[in-house]
Amino acid sequence: MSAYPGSVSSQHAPHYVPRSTVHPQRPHRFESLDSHAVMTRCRRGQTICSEGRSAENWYRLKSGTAKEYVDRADGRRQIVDLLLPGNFFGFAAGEEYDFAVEAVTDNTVVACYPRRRIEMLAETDPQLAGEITAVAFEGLSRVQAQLLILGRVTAPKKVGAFLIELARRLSDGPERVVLPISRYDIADYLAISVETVSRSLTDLKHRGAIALSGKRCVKIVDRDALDG
Amino acid sequence: MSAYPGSVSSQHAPHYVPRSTVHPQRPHRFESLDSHAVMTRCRRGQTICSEGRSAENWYRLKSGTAKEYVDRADGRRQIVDLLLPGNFFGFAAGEEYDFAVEAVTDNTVVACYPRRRIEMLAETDPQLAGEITAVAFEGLSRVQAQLLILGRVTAPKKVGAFLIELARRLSDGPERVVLPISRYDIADYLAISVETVSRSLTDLKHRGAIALSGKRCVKIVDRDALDG
DNA sequence: CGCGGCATTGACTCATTTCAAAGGTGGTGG
DNA sequence: CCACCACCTTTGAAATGAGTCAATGCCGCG
Repeated sequence: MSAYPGSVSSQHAPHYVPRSTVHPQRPHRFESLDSHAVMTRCRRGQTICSEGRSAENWYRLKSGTAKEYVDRADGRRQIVDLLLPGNFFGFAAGEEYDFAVEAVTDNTVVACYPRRRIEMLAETDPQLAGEITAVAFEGLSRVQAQLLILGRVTAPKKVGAFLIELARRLSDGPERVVLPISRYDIADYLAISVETVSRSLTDLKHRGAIALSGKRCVKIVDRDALDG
Repeated sequence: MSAYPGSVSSQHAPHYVPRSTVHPQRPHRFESLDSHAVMTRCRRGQTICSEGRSAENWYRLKSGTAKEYVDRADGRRQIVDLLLPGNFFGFAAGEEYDFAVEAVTDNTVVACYPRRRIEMLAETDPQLAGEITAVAFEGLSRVQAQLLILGRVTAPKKVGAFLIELARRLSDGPERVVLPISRYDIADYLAISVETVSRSLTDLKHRGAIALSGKRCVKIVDRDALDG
């Protein structure tokens, strides 16, 4: 169980073309602040923010995919949040980021909101203040959901719960999931080894719980068999 | 791996006497709202709020210990947050609580803040709004910390990381931890079986990483051996 | 066409779950 | 006051699951 050696760097990887944005045009929280936001387009593997750096921005993912993670002393990597279009991130309880965030796909676009300025605006804009709180609650929900997935007993159940959660968050339809991340990233998200992720997927396939179309497309056939 | 049959109910259990409150008199966020708060004293096992119920309150633990959890279909219980004095809880992204919260010790006192009223006050009190956000970030940090603990490979390392996290959150001093919860609750927190929790503790003791005084008092002898 | 990243599969080892049993502790009721 | 009972903790043995090491094949990009 370890972060794939090359998952840190970026070059020469087959570029996974992301699905169309999940909520491309839908109005969102902070929309009124888009004039204050700096848009950044990232390439696969590019760092958006680093652990220990001064937490100067809040972020919103506009398109693509990103992962929030820590690298452990033993070389393993733990993903603590998977970021899809519409998700906010970059919250820190203290003055520094506790985690790093990295783009997973090319053409990952993030809106960067200068924290100080937003906080100042919130001082006179109660509605904005409420939206900040709501966004923090959303982040809390995502991590709690991940915690429940990690809490499952066997690896196939973890992978199954992960697929169900993805189906919920994505808009591919309730029975179709296009995996936004590699097996290696799934392993780092679920805190299991890559081999176990792979074996779990083939196991679920053989048991008729899912069907695979290529490497990235999963059809949920028997939902109960996934989280049972 | 399962919630102890009796951990759901409450009666007839040896009453664990909690340590003195962690931050008994220190000023805290929401302090200005204590006039709006309803104080409730709970007995061990008493439910503070239930999953699916309308999320009408935010809470702050004043003394004692509480656990936030979900019961799974297979009978296992996953604790998603361990609540110590000073901690806020009861946040929900939607209109209903996603989790249940239950007192772990007798004489657990919680301050209940009516959510609607607080939100209304926050509309005209930007500082309060900021404190709500800060409290949400604290909750996020706690769950992320738990996620990192669950992400460890072996059970002894999970238990070790749990002890270190407890030592950080408690004020027993950096080398002394008085366990606020039973082995069963630790198991439900770490998503491992009770037997494995017990074995991990004796393992850590034999390896000289910790020393045990009674069942509940742990002295951290070799910190590096715990999270190595 | 070859390289780097990605995915799958096999064999082996070791950790954890599960099932079983025993001892300890503190309330509560007889 | 004592005995019972529910809860808590620990230990053992067997079975299962996951990690590790190793090898192979795939695919896109340069």
